[in-house]
Amino acid sequence: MTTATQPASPPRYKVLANEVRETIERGMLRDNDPLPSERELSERYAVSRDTVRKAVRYLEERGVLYSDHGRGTFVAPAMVRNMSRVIGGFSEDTQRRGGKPGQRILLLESHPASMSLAGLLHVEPGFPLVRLKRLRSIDDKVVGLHDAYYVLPKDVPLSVAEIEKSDSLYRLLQEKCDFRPTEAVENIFAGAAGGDEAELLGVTPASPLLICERITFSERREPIEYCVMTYLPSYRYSTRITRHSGAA
Amino acid sequence: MTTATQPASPPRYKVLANEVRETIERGMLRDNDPLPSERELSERYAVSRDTVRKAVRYLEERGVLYSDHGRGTFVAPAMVRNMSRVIGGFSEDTQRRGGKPGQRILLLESHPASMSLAGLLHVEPGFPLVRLKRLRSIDDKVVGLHDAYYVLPKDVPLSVAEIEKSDSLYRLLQEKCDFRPTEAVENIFAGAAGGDEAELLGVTPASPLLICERITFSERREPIEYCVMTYLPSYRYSTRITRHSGAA
DNA sequence: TAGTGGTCTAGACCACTCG
DNA sequence: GAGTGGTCTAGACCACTAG
Repeated sequence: MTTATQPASPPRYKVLANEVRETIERGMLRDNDPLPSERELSERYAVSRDTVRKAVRYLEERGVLYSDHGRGTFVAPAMVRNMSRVIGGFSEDTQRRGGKPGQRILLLESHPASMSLAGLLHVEPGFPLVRLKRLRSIDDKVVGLHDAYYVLPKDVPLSVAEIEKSDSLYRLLQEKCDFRPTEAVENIFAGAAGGDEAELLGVTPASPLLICERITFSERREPIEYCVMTYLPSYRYSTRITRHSGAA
Repeated sequence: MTTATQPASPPRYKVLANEVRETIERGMLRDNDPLPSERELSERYAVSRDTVRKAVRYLEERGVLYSDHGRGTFVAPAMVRNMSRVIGGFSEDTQRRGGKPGQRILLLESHPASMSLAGLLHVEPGFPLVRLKRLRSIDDKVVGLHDAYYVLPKDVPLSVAEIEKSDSLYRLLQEKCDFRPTEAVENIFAGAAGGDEAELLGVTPASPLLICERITFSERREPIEYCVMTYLPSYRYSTRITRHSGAA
């Protein structure tokens, strides 16, 4: 038993940011309303202007605020504000949209890495990946099929029961090993349902599907997951993109 | 004739950021290599540590670098680094991926806003939107269909010839009026080709398509474009997503 | 011209990682 | 414990916008 670190209080700029965010969510501030100036906020909250700026930046990154040089800082319109752009995992994502996520596990096995998977995931060919195939549903209606391969330490026992019980696979893996998805790249395209998929998803073969391939990286940018997600047309993938002004 | 402002030199942190980026692109620094420490960089470039930090942040947002608290700052792996996540417009985007973008204009007309378009674009029903329908190609192969509605000032004359000549519609509109797309939200899903689409795209009816709906916002977060983009399965939509640590 | 955000500095201390 | 990034401050000046 040594130091037993405390939860560590969040930095001031995050506290400030959350107060501002709550002010907006409470409806005190509407779309495109101006915030008080940075100097005024820094007085009101008794922090330096730089800390105010950090809070504003933090919320700008999340699409909650935007600022214009000589004009001021404003509340982003709700349509932009509510679009996150975060790795949520299917469960978190669905909940955030107000749906009830569901799953049926079709397969959980150890899968020796093929050449191509080995290349993608930076492991030796033959490395025992964990493969997990699941049918995903929203409000008890099947919407997609996930076929995922994980790079996990060898001594992590995973059982179907455990996964079924858990709210979120990501949360479960984070507890069991140090699995912390931090960044991911995705490739999205259309495809036609094959025989197997069609049957699992309850559609006729050759019907249109949204296919999303994802490689997920850990905090240290090691690839830790490769996943192919296949969705029915009823599934909506939402995202927000930004013009990063100039390369200049 | 008054002041005639100079181009204004970019801030130091951007200069520094670009030097770092070039160092990486030149291959001097490889995936996951550590950068010199912030303190060292600040000495080497004779700027304050805060300016170094701004440069690092700038590149982190763009997926070029990542930093870990007590460890250091590192070069993001190429797979992440090269994934932009920027509003490019089809032309810029295709060029960036090494393809030759092409277009065939199918329709250019004034289109009175319907109720739903009026709602989306914050104009009065009946407002004369500019509608532009184009077939898009990469390396002379048709890959998709864009159907877009623009909110433009009334006195902006647009001709088919002009658009065809221009590299990029966004660039053209920026010159003619003050059209500056800054942020956008997208909705992506699968669909089946209707008769018209199928014929235009050269596929059989009911074959699978990727459908992407987009609303684009100006710098002041006014909606300025609604666009439905329809792509063949050969088209890849790539993106990068991030785990914005905690809400905390 | 007054007020806003944007850049930059110099220095302090905290929190984390790793040998 | 030495070194790294993370937070915070107080103050200065620049660039831009708008009445």
